Amino acid sequence: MPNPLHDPRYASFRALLAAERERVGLTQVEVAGRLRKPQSYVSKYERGERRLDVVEYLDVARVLGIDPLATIKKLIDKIA
Amino acid sequence: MPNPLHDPRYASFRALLAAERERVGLTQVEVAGRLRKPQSYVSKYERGERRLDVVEYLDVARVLGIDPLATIKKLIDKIA
DNA sequence: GCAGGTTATCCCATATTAGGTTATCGTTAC
DNA sequence: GTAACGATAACCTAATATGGGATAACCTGC
Repeated sequence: MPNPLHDPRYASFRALLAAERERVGLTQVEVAGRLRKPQSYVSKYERGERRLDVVEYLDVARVLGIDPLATIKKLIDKIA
Repeated sequence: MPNPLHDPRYASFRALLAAERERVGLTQVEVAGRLRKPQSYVSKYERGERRLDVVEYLDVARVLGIDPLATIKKLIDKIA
């Protein structure tokens, strides 16, 4: 049990990333492939076992094909 | 020597955070105080010895009084 | 209930982080 | 030029997090 697994802001962020991935219809394996990382990487950041720094987040947003700014705005609104 | 200390995107991000802090006229000690962290925390993320995850970044932006979205946009533009 | 596809867990060596302490740097005053 | 300070960097090490291949657990449809 690593990080702020419980901090609601992290929970919101994770839920948002997982939801966006599903919304665009990609599997963890596909996202991982685009990121050149193992599937466990995606699983981990979606479940809070690993955190994403800002640059990593931009990479994830890019391979998901989502707007990184709009998505952070969603997060801000959620946790506001 | 930790992280992607050399990846230009991380370098840009660090430079941006340090520049914004100086622009708003705060010292590392002051920022650290607002974050309830030691001064070395601020020094570390500004020099790439430690990374900021997305939630931590939002905290930093908040205590700096800067717009988190606009700042990430600046980063995106810089590294585009 | 089996096959396939998808996601979660394991494992644990390696890497990063925390944070108090101390050193270094820069500037100003005397 | 040097003492005094404020500011930032560097140090140290126990505690924590990460990497990633392998495997287990979950679905869902048939």
